[in-house]
Amino acid sequence: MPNNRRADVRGDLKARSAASHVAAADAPSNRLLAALSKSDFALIAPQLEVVNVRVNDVLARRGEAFTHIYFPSTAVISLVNRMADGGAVEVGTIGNEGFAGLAAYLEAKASESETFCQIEGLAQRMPVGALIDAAAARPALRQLLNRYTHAYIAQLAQGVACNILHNVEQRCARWILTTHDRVFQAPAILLKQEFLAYMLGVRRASVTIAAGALQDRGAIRYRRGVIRVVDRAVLESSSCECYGVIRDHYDDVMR
Amino acid sequence: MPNNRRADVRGDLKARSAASHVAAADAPSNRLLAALSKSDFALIAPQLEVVNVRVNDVLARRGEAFTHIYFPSTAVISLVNRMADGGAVEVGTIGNEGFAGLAAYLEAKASESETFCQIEGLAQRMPVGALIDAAAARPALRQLLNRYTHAYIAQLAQGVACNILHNVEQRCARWILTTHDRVFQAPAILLKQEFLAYMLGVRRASVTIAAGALQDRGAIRYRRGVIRVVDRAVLESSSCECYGVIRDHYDDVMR
DNA sequence: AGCAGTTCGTACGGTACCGCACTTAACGGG
DNA sequence: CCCGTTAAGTGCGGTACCGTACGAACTGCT
Repeated sequence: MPNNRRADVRGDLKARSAASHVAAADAPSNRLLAALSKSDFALIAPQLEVVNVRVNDVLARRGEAFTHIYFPSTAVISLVNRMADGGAVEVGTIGNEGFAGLAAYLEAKASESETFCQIEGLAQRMPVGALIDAAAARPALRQLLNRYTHAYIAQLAQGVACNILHNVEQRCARWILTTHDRVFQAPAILLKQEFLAYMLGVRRASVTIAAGALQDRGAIRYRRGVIRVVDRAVLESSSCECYGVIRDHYDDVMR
Repeated sequence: MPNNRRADVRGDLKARSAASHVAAADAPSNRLLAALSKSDFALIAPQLEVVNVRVNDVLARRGEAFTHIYFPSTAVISLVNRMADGGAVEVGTIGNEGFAGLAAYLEAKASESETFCQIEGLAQRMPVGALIDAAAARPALRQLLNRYTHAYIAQLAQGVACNILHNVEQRCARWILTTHDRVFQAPAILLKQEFLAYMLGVRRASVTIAAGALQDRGAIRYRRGVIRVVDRAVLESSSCECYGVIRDHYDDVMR
């Protein structure tokens, strides 16, 4: 949980060498950046810097403004809403299909959600103002960001309904599938049941039971914070339809 | 429920007389339109027409494109996500603080949500393309729409967490408060328990119990589809914090 | 190898819902 | 004024969670 984050992490959120910029410009592994036209990408490429984002790094606290927009390539970012009584639930996740800092791009005063790193990895980032300016200058870029915004809205809307209508096991399967898509190259997802329970807004014991059922069915293996997806087909049939609905919305953004 | 809508309603969604346009231009009662600068409003005013939206009028079916953007003044619009198995939940509501057709404005292929009229009233509408064009031409308008988009996102995010963390009575109180804000001039909210249950994604019997508790506490009176707010303070204390959080986000949009 | 710390499995009673079905109460048309 | 219809209340058993707690299993350190 973000509460447990080590004190030193923010210091690591600094840019790498200029060589990274070149590599990034050559082959952006963020799908949204990759969908840009050559000229649009050329406009923002000079502003991009590659950073390594580590588990529990906080990109923006609740009510705090973003300084940068983050386009993850291998990192996975979570947005969590926390209530006055301490209860908290993950409301959205962001991987290489999008970017973190939507509230800042939209020039909102502040976001209610806390944004932090769920799974360590690389991201490209740029100052908020630079993206706003680029969007003002480039209609095609603006259109892509708008379509992404809608996909994120669709993710949230689906989540509202899903949390009412679907049980813990289905939501658990959905979460694992979504995350698996975003760390496809990795052999496993590193995540304690405690943390997953926090994301889903349920007890850890409920995750133990749900994950146990998924394991019995041969969908996954889950041992001491290491989730391995064994049979995606089984996992998908254990999940609610929300997984596919949301994935399709994001695929639509990139055509 | 939209299923029960009368066959003739779409025919009623036609513009009123030109005189209505003038009245609208003089005093737009939609808060978003009212927040526009004179010159920005002057740009889009010629495109606006006043329509009366009636209960269960469908503004856009799931997967169907909007033809118009609707800025409600006294009407209240609901967005509902329906699942493959027929289950459905309201994911968002729109009143005079915003507009229906966000998906279309963002140029999404289609929205998963079904958009229909919850409470009869007036709205101003304009063709989707006209708003997109106006936003492209006017940075201040674009900024206002962006900030509204974020407030809508905040509403959805809060809903995701709320549906996990808060009970039926709290959510019931929240719903009534939100709707009450939007029909403030009206003496009562017309809504059967059956319908409210559908919106909240619970059984009608659960609404009977929750509403009964709110009644016992003196917050409301609820009799045969007529909700009267008796004591807002009590109602607010019966609701979860989500009511205030969302309201504040929308107030921020308009300054 | 032994020990401490972490992660997971399990158990127990409690509660807030659910689905279903039936009764009661209000309203409105003839 | 009666009566059909519609809306709200109620009752029952079932279930999916909850909060709490404790013990088991694995891991890393010395």
